[in-house]
Amino acid sequence: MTDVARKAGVAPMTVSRALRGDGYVVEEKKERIINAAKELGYVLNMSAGSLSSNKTNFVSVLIPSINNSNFSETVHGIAEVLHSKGMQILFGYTDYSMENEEHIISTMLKRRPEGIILTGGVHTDQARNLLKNAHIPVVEIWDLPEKPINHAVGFLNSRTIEDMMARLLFLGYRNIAFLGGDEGGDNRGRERRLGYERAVKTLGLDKSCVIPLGPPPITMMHGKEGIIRLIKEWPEVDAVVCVSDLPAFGAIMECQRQGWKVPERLAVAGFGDFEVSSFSCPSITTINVGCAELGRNAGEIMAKAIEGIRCKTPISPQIITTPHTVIEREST
Amino acid sequence: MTDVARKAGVAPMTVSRALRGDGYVVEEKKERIINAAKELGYVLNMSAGSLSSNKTNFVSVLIPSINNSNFSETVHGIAEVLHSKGMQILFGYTDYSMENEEHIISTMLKRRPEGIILTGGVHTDQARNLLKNAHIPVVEIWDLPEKPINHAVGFLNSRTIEDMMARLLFLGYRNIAFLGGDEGGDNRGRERRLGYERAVKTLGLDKSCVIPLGPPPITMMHGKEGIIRLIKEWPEVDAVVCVSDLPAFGAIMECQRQGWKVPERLAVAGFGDFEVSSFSCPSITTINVGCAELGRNAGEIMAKAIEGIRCKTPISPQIITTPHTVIEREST
DNA sequence: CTGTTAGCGCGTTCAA
DNA sequence: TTGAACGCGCTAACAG
Repeated sequence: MTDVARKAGVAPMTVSRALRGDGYVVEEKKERIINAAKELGYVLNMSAGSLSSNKTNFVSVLIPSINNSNFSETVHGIAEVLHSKGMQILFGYTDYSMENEEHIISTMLKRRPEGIILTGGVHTDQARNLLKNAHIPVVEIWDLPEKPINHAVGFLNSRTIEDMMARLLFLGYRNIAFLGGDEGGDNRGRERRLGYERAVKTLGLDKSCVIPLGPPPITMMHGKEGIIRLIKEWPEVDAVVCVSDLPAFGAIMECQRQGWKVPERLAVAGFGDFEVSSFSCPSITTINVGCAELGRNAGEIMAKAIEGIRCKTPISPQIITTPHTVIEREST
Repeated sequence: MTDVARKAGVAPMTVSRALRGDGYVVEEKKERIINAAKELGYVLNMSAGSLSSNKTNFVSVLIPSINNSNFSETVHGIAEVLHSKGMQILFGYTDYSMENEEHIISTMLKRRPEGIILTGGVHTDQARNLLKNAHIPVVEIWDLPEKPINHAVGFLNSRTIEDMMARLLFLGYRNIAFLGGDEGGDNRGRERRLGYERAVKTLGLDKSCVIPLGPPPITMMHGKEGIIRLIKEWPEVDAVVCVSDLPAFGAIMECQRQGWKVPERLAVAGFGDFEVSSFSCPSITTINVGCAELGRNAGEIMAKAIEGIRCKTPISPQIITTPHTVIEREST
């Protein structure tokens, strides 16, 4: 920076102001400084800047998996908002494990994010501790937690499945099964399964049947295997709700191979409104949870919360419930 | 850190060594220090650490899109290796745009990554400049560039399609079209299209037909629309190679709706070996490019290159060509 | 194995 | 609108 300053004939402090675009610098000097920097190949050092200003200008976002279009749409929404406010995002992928999450949080915090966005409302005790001590805004997204750490934007997974079940009942199905939703670390899956079980009771169905598919990520393969087990275990089944569109697709394709007509022999519904669901033949009935909008909401809250902290006027905890829609297609 | 040191009855420097796990600290003191840190909720500040040590311990990885299983598998491979060496990764998504890439690079460099991995071999001049001046290892992945900036791991997109074409010819197809591959910023698509056009000549086919699908990302929707245009433009077509599995799937599903049997009326091949291709009914003939292995290779090179720089024994540029395989399935 | 000293490259703060 | 002084929190380097 000193070199640039010398070359432009100003003090280093003026270079700092010009290059960050804050504070007042006469336009003509600014230009000279920017040119000098370019010629020297000078690039600001944010480690030093952050240390001095106590601002890192980035937010951590933790999602279970990089390869899931629901999460990636959410991330798009978050990024859209935060980038527009000049913030950067540092991603972490937890692989659906709370232990990984804890580890990633502790690693992230060393870089002093100004906020952190988590997927899901269940975390290890140590993770909660770390977050508390960090004194930065936390936004939990997707699953609305019982007791949010701070802010939250999401929906009730159980409710989405209950709505789907009601729809299937209305369409005339009576023997409805559920594919997916394990005991283990799969909180979203468990919630959806819970919704299924509640709906079976509420709607007064005679029988229920859950085919667990193991820990996430649940793939097309799981749907293929699951549907075979299902038909064997409960031949009278006339509809099945899957924990996501991926196993729903896998199940439907396997049905085609087996000659089980969808939806005549068996109706199949998914969750998430993935691209494959609208193009699949038959197209797949599913639940859209407005991922992008959810992400934008989370981004807005985070931006405001950070602004609040910087100005020493912290905002109060925000809890937003986002809407979901059952989308009826050919598979039911 | 001073507080932790006081609490543990040591000097701050010893706390630093204990918490980073480098250098020698007597086990008993180390434990005391770690406990003290935990009790005080102390977390290392890497901004300060990086400033002092001139090591940031992270690598930037730029990919076109978060939501593409090919790229995400590659990223998995990279992460596997780099995490095992204790490095972190900072992702950037370019949205298939060189201008975005340039901007992201310049933002990233302010945080002083110790290396940078780019997808594709074509960049803006300014981007190349920035990278040169940064004096850090650069690994270009996926497309093998004509003139690599530094290291490269990838394959020739054109070659993969040529191999697919040869396979289709062997299977008896003669009127083979290509779906996708635009003029614009889509370098990978253009290369694949080039491979198609070369193969048409080399293999002595009578006619060629390219249906461009616009700029990436190319989705299932593009395949659906493209196949309709194709059949209209060239009714005699008996096979079509798609720029990726996504449009291939979209095309096949549309064929089912239209009553065009795949592969009897029309054979369809894709690229990338996405999950949907093996579960689709019919399953889709495609090209597997070993994304995860490619990523691991890139990670290994990066790790060695960084090690080299730290030890002042820089390694020489590495260029690795990774293998690809044509996977024949039901759609041809 | 541990401690001391010095300084990494900026931005805050205040004065001009 | 610009500049000077200072210190952010840590680690390299060296001494013991």
